Amino acid sequence: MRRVGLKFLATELGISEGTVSRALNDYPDISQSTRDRVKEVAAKFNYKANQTARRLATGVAEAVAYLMPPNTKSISEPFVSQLLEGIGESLSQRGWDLLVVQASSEKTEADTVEKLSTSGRVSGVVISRPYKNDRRIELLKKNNMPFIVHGRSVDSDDYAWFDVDSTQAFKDAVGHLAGLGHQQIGFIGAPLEYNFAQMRLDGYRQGLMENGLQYDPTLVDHVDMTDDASAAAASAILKAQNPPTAFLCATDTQAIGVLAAIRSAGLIPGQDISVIGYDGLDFGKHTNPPLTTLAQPQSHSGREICDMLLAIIDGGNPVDYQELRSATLVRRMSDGPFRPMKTIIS
Amino acid sequence: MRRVGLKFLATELGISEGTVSRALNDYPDISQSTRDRVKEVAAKFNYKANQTARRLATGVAEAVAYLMPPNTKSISEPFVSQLLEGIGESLSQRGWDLLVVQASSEKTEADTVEKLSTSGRVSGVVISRPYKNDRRIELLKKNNMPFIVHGRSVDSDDYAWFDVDSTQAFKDAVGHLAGLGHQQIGFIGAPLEYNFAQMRLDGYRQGLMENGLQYDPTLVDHVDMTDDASAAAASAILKAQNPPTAFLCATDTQAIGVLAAIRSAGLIPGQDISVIGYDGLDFGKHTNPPLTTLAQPQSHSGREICDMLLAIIDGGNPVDYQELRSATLVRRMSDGPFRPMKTIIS
DNA sequence: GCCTAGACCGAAAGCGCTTTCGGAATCAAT
DNA sequence: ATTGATTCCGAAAGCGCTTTCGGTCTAGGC
Repeated sequence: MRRVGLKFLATELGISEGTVSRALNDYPDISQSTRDRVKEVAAKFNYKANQTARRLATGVAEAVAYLMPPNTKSISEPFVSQLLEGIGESLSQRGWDLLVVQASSEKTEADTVEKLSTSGRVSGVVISRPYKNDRRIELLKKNNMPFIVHGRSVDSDDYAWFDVDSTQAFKDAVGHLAGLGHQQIGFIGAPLEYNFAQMRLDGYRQGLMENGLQYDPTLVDHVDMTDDASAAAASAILKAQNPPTAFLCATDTQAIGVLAAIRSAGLIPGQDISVIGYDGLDFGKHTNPPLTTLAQPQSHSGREICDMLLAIIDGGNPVDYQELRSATLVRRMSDGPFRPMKTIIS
Repeated sequence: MRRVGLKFLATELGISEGTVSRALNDYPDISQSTRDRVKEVAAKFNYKANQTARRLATGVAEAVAYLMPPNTKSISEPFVSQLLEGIGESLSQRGWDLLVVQASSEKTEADTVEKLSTSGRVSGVVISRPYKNDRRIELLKKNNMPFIVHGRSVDSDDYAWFDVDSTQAFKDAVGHLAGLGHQQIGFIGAPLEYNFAQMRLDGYRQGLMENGLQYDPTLVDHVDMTDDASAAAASAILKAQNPPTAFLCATDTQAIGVLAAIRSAGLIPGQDISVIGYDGLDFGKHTNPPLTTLAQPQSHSGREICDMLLAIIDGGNPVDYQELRSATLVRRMSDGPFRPMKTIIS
């Protein structure tokens, strides 16, 4: 069975390839009748234009790339598939492709971006979890490849992004905890090269200040976004002479680790020590105890992000596409009113 | 700044385009000296062949598609990003692309596959979570598009797949539970149109038989792979006149729901009632109590799967690429010896 | 010194589509 | 009936690369 291409349809219909192509693409200079005829025959033979050829001819890649964050070791990566799903949804309406690309290591991340933007295989890029000063962003701008970042870097004035105001969220969370009577609030942050880590730390400190609390560096640590790393950090902090009665964590995954650390210190999280995470991960419902968290509205963010990117590809000004959402505190069972430590009793 | 293409390099070097191309692609009929010269200049100008053009010319797509499973609502989807990561890793060694495609609904899944295999944009496909009789597989075969399935359908003789022997795993798990003294073992399965659901059910029933236990349909249910659905199912089963003292679940996500159901029935999972899940999800460590599970060796399966697919694309016989791995029981805290039900005491 | 092999490279034909350009046919208007 | 404007379509030139084919040139072998 022969490949059905433009040529096939053309001979089948007894007209020229060019006409078939224009008919299919709804050019105005094709009569309604032949247009119909062409489309009918095309449908009959289940014709699908060879995308590669079309791309070469038109020069538009009809594809968007998602740059996978490099360290996907952690538990918290449901967000990747969520995002992908949303992006794919948005893309499929146009019939565009979604490419998932990975940098083998953090070193080669910039390289990957460079290649991506010069090889012409995509017409746009979405990256997530930017660093404070992110070379990827610089490269994308330099090569003027349309892109959108999920999150923000320090200098976020001149590109498109979609982010959640985690600074505000953490400020509020501190307020919440302070309202519960907590004075010693610990903080488990993420590595500070990530801008989101900085922003959450900032929120934490601002919250402290607003509530007349002192920033105590012995109560905070910055570690990888894994349960184990944060458990270790929390254990250490718990051994301080004046340990915290509550923890704020940069991610839910970390918060879960902290929960474990508290339990293994013989204390009861949610009662002896409060902990609040960030992300709103679903499985926080099932931790012990269920995790109170700052939930980002990430349900359909993939779609929105991609729609924004598409708008930019269509000629929109990136600066017009900057969305800041806000997180909401979802209280489960891991936070509670301050109560004096058991150890003080003995 | 002009695009650096073959033409540019050719004029730059004073030789023909064809020669440049062949030099770059290590054709044997190019002298070492010009080959070097060409490569040097290419590197200097940071030349990257336009992939689209190359694909058109060679006819090979240099890309592989991953077909996203349609209902990614559930918690258990870290496996998607894990898989993707592995696949991407394997692909990037060849410089190939990873396409992620989604069917908007289950109805259009076959359509999507059809288009994918005729549009020529990919040279291979990986699909996961096959149905018992999976139309996607039929279509892929019909269009002889190389593919590999993560899992197996009923008729798995003539294609490539990578699966874990969950039948065996569930048989063993029943044995484990029986050894612990449990006689009434409930089962929360997944929708039976999925072949893995059937296989796990089979394992469960075989295990029952091997241990001289009766299959009791009032103790089993098949529900969606979400925590809520399985919690509801477990609650119902718990109300039976002769409720189970242990549950086996087709997925960890379901097991977590069962944990919740047990607790909300006022019982203690792991003590009053055992529950064992399947998947080996990391966050099972943090449930209440930590979830005992049948862990699949999914760490690098993405890589292996993709390597297998690549081998097939290179001309390998699909039948030679069928891998069956085995799961291992990782005991955490949600299983324990049989103990008479509290309710019996009263 | 002539002939045959290689070795090496240029020319050119695609890959399957899009898109411009101009020509033929149709139509309305003078 | 002639002209001018439209409508509709065919021809052909790419898009940027690969790959075949054949030709030139040099190095051996006699």
